[in-house]
Amino acid sequence: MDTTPPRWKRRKEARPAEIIESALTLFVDKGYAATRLDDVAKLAGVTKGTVYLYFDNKEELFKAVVRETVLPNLEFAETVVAEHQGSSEALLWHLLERWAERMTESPTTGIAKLMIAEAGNFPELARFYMDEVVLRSRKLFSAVIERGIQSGEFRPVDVALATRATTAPLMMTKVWSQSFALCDPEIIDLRTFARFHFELMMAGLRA
Amino acid sequence: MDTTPPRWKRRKEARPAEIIESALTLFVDKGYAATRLDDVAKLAGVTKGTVYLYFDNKEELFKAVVRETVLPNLEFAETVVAEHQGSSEALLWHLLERWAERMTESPTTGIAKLMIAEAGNFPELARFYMDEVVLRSRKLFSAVIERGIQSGEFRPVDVALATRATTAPLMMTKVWSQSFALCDPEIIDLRTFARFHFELMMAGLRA
Amino acid sequence: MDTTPPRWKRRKEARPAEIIESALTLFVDKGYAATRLDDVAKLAGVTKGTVYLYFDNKEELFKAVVRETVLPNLEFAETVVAEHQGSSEALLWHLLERWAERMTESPTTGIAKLMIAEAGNFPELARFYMDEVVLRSRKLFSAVIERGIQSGEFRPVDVALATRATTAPLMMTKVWSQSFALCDPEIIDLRTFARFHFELMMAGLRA
Amino acid sequence: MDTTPPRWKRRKEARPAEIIESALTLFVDKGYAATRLDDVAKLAGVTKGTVYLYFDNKEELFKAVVRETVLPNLEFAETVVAEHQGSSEALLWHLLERWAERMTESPTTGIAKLMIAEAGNFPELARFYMDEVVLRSRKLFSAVIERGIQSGEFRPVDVALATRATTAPLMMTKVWSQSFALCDPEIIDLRTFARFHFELMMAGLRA
DNA sequence: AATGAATGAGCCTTCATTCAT
DNA sequence: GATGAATGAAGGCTCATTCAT
Repeated sequence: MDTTPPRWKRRKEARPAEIIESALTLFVDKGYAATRLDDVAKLAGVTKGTVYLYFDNKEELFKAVVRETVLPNLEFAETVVAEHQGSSEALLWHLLERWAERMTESPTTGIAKLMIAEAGNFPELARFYMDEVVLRSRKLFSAVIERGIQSGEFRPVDVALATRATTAPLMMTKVWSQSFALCDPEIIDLRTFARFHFELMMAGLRA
Repeated sequence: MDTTPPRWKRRKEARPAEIIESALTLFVDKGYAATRLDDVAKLAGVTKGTVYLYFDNKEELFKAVVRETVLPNLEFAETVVAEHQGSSEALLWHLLERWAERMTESPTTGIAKLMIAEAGNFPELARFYMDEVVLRSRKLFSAVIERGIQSGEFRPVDVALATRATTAPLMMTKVWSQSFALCDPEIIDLRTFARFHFELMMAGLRA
Repeated sequence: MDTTPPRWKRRKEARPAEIIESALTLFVDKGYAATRLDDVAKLAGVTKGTVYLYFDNKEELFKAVVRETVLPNLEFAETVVAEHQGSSEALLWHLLERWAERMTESPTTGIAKLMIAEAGNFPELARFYMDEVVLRSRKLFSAVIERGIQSGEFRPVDVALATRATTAPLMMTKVWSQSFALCDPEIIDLRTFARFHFELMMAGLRA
Repeated sequence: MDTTPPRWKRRKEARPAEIIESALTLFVDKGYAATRLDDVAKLAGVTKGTVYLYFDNKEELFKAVVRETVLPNLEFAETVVAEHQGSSEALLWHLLERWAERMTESPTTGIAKLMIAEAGNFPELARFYMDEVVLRSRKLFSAVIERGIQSGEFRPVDVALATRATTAPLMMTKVWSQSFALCDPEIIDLRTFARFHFELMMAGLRA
């Protein structure tokens, strides 16, 4: 009986996703350039050649990582907004809380750090990210704030600025902790910080 | 007769600073790995060999860039705080306004983007940056907020969280615009945003 | 109801020949190294794995291409010589004309170009080609020339040299046009050239 | 006293020529694809990296080899024709003899074999070779034949065909012997063959 | 008999680093 | 102090070859 494990297994359907996940981890961790395809392959349990079966080259793999990883979260959030019943303040908090949770769970948010680092080197991808992720996210938050203003819940502030004021702190904190997790002695809990900033800000936002 | 002053004489002392400045620009622009020493040298008007006259290797140059570039700003801010007379709110705004101005003028703030991208690859440098820049900055803002609470100007909030809430939005906005300058259709003015967020937040912070 | 005949049944015996034909085309076109087995397979309407069912490796396929493709022509020519009645000059021209026609029709003659390029890399194959093709061809032409000399038709020239003088021009022209078809503005018709050179040469060869 | 030889020497002016010569040798010997830049470098006494100091990539090196190697011979021949006094037949033989000598001496003629093998893979280079070498050579021989016809020395034959008939045999024989030197038992002397074919052909060409 | 996913050795290419000048 | 030719290790990518299905 030959008990040596087969040198490889056919996994055609699962492979791309596995490779993308490995690549995501390493890209986020080490950056684009410092990530070797050899390591991506090893982490995915295959060899370098296999990566090239599914992706034309490193750059295409990078783009696939961004594209595939980033959209699902957003779609979910858009559903939440569409279906929401209740006050705009409650909705705003709901979105932020969900976001904070997501950030804590999945490596997906690492993409933001990646894009910050590599946008300059991949203009085309930057544009995709800007259009499909950033602008869509902003539109989401803007809509909620706009609604609050219309309904008289919020003061008539500049919506674009308020949108940034709402999202930037959470984003920065996540990106930051991703980078400095190992040497920041004052890690703060994401949800706690989100709530703290939300309340501070709402004091100025409420009509 | 060539009467132009012998440039190289003045240069002898200036060289390291010139190289650091070139390196800063390129590191911020393209990231650590994607920056070639050849290009750094070219931008500084010297050859690759000369870079090695002043810096042991690429990593040391990187560290020097971070070290040399980041401290002056901070020292200035510390002086401002020490010498300030007047309300804590005024001081807080003064710091933020100064910071926003600095960010707009000099490439220095690009360091933050750099460190976000490369902290994982240079733990030692990350620690240096954390200790010498981040924690000192936080201490600065924390002190002001603490003072406001002591004096009864501010409500007795969690100082650590309030510090982040004060600084993160500005930071994020700067980092972001540095990366996506070319494809973000909704660039916002840094100082305007700083003021907007400051006022929003102060509504919740004032006693 | 699918009434198309089951193609694979007829194919079983035809496969190797189909693969060899595809390989011939690509080897001649791109050279040995630049030809990918993937492309050979695709052109033959099979997959890479199938190629390995019939040929041990790329080198063996190459050898098979040379071996299988080159001999039939020669055998035919040998029959012609053996059965010829009439003058040596007529026979010589008959051979050349036949050859020129063959060259124009079939890709087979591309083998010569291939062997010129790869003889150095495949010494064993070069020897096979030399023995089974080149020397046999030379012997064929030499015999005719020899006969012409014996019969008093031709002057008593050096047979070896005369053989080369007879065959080289046609060969060169074919090889050349195969390589430079796309950029030679002065393509000449093979048969016309063969006739032209034959007549020129015969003037010197006739007794 | 350190007697270890220096790891390398500055040879900026000589390097490109040395590398081209090595590349020529190996390209002619093994073909384009089968030649490793490592081997080219080794043969030139440098390392792989050095090759890239002078040539952008393998393809550019290849083009340089062809360009640099091929022209000098031709220029010399053009001078010969321009300055010739005497019969066209003598000039024709002079050219052929010179050419045969050249072929025997220098590896340069290997270029022809190379171009035959790789023309299909480098269309741009093929065009260069066609324009700068082939057509110029043909023009050279054509001019001589034309002159002979004008002067009544030669019969009024088709010049294009006569040009090929004059040059093809020598070319073929050289290319052939370059490829099959090791296994051809009947190597013929180039000059002897040139003379033989020339006389045969002249019998048909003379008026 | 045929497939095609997976492998892994090999080569081209880049670039941080060295060192004779 | 400065140069830039040369190095060599590292990594992206290709493709002949294998083998479970």
